[in-house]
Order: sequence, then C-alpha cells, then structure tokens
Amino acid sequence: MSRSPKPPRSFFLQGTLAVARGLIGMHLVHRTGGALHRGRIVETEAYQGPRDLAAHSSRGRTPRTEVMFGPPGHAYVYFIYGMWNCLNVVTARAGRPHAVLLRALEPLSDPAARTWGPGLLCQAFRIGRELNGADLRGPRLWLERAPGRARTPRIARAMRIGVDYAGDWALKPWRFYDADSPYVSTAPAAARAARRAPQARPVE
DNA sequence: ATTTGGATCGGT
DNA sequence: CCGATCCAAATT
Repeated sequence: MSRSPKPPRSFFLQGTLAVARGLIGMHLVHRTGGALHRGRIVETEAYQGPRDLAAHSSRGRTPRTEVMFGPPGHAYVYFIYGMWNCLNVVTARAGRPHAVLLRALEPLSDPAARTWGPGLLCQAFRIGRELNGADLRGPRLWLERAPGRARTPRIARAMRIGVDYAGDWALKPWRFYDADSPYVSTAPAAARAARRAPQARPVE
C-alpha cells in the first residue's frame, strides 16, 4: 500500500519528545535553485517552552519566537552567533511554543555536504530565514518518512548542547541521536574520519 | 541608543 | 580555550 511519504499533520501533535525521537531516520528535503538537497536526520533536540528555560520561547512571544506559538509542522529558523542559521520543527498545538531543533543529517544527495551540526546543515542545504514559518509539508521544503526498507535506527539520548545558561533544564536528556551514525555532531574522532572519507568505510 | 550574549564551529 | 561575526532583546 502506498502511504504518503510526508507525515500527516498529526505527527507533529504527538508529544514533543516523541516527535524529536520520531524524526530520527526521517528525511529532510529542500528543493531550491535547481538543486535537490536530501538528508537523513540523525540528531535532534526538543525544546519545550515556555517552562523550559533553554527554549527561546521561555522569554515570551517576540517577533523571533512568533512561529513557535503557531501551528505545528512549520519551520522555525533563527540566526545565531553572527553566522549561522538553525532549523527547527514546530510541534504542539498553537499557543504552546515547542520545537525540535534539527542538529545533524546524513547527506544523501551530496556525499560531500557537511551536515553534522545545526549551523552546518542549514548552510549546506541553503536554508535561511526566508524559510522561517514555512510549512514543512510544502512543495520546496518537506519531511519524509524513511523508505520502508530502511533499518530502524538505534536511538540514544543525552543532554542538550550549548544550553548551560538554563540551569536544571540543561540537565534534561532531550537530545536524541542515531547511536550508529558517524554524522552525529559530537561523534568521536574515529567516526569523524569515516564521514570525511566515505569510500574508506570502516569494517564495523 | 547602547549593551549583552547567544540552541555554532573549527582551529589551537 | 579563542575568535569570527551580527542580530534580537533587554536595558539605559
């Protein structure tokens, strides 16, 4: 039976942790300027504002955080550290400002693409703030279920990265990743060598 | 109007 | 650890 490769809107209405976990193994696709970028999501982080002090939405509804207060399944793209964009999937019903940060992809359309970090993946996939608020089931940017033949990822969880300012919320294990992927942003050195030289596959 | 610091990254 | 690089948001 052919099911649509795009997850239904209800996918984004599961609990935000379930979405963060469920996104591991799914594909992100961006069609732009004659290029089709496709990658397999291998690392995510859940942000559950406004209570979660690590979330941008914990500081209230502002022009920047506006889309997180909107309906689920849309893109929240923000600019950070003077040079990077980061892409989030908005989750939960409108008025509930949750989101899932996409932290790393395994590049599928271009093996040379550097996609092992939230800033790098946006750079490689040409994702900028013009996509802030875009529907993630749209014609240019979308999410897809993994093909049926894909293996089920072994998912690990850990504390989120770069949120030391958030007190106890920094300790929540709301980061999810494919435990077997060398494309996870904090992969150890041995695995990093493998992703830079994919033709020299380690035996494993 | 000015200041502050950030959901990053690569190199040292 | 450090620097690159700039914007959002809070503060004055």
